[in-house]
Amino acid sequence: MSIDKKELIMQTAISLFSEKGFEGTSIRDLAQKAEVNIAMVNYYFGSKEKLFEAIVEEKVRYIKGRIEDLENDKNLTEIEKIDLIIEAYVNRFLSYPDFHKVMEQEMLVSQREDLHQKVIEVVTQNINNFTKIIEKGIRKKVFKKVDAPLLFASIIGTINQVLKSKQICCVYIFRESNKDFNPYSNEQFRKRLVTHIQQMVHSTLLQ
Amino acid sequence: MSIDKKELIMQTAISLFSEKGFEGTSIRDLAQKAEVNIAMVNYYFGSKEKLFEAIVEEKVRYIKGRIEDLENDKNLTEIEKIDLIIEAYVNRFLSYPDFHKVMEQEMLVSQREDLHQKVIEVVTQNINNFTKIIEKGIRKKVFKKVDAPLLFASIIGTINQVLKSKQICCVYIFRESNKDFNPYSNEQFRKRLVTHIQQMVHSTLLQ
DNA sequence: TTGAATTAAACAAACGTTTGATTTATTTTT
DNA sequence: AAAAATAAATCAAACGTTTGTTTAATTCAA
Repeated sequence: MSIDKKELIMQTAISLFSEKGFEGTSIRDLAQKAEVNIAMVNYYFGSKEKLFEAIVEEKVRYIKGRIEDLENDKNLTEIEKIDLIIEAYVNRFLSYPDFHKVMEQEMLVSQREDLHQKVIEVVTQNINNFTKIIEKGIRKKVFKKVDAPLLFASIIGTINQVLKSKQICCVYIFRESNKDFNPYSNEQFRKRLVTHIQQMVHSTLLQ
Repeated sequence: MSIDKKELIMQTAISLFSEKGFEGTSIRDLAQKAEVNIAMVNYYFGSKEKLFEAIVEEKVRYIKGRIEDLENDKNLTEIEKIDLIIEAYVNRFLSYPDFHKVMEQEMLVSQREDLHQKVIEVVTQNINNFTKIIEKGIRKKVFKKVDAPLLFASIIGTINQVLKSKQICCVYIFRESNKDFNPYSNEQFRKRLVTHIQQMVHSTLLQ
């Protein structure tokens, strides 16, 4: 029963942190929503801050390898790799929107120094891996000379922009706010987002 | 002496909120950094939350009219308008990075319902104003058929991405972390960011 | 002399955390 | 296989701090 409860606390924490922020979520809120005793968070994680670290560390590792795998795939052209990276990021971000909002907050607010460095390390690797692919395409003269790191910023930035809040996302979809629609689990929107980014990146990269 | 002190509190609050978040900043922190008495925040603003509202409301109004002015300018072509909008946003965001981090947090965390709605209202207007210009260009057949709201998300998203933290921004510039460099006040980087976004948008929009 | 500005001190409420007792589960011994 | 012993999980209650806010006295300026 213990491992399930530990995972339950983490999932509930992701939900609450993404909604109210880390400092804005009290352990009492968390315990109540997860239906566990207040003492359980400290029992399993040691402290509220270590719970936060556990959440980030567990998930950060998952994303790390994705682009590297694609980069090393010899059977794909550069533009195919880029298209797959875009789709992978959109799918990942839309599948775990709450978690990514928590990560966004961690990047925005640098209260926890060690954790912040760990996140920056991963971001750095992702930027550099993406840049390598682009620059290979430029050397092969299949890509135009572009600002590769900033193009990566545009891709991730676009996704983050719609991930900010469901309501804001609805404005991008319907051009007006909507409280009752969940855009993140909508397949039509997912495709639209992927298509937009891919077309934009194609226009920017290809002759 | 009073108006200066009120402004001093607001400026100090923007600095601290952007660094530690709203919930992560205590009135004692704020009072100490601004070198005022703890009671002054409540004396001038009524409460910590109303101070936050005052910050957002004051600045939100400023941004509002900018795009509308450009939209109504008859002497500019559509692509010229878009270029000016991009430059205006970059200049504004890089000039007040702390304030925009505070706004980012407000969008990410929806703790203060009224304020959140106000921010969403402004965002909605900006998206729709931008979209109008694009769709006019599409009707005139000077622009390709693009996803206008999502293109706006890409523009703002790119800027937000480098605005997340100075350290992360340095990774986009130097491809490695750097704690001692302030990218936001660097003219070279500002130009590079404007150029990248403009070129990307040109490629996406123009035949 | 009046009203605004400023202060130190105190307020109750909420916070993260710890305690020590109690229940539940697992292992060891008979 | 039953009983005893040990370990893990859960709990209500309390801990000491910190929080945002208020008070009532004092200083300052008009």
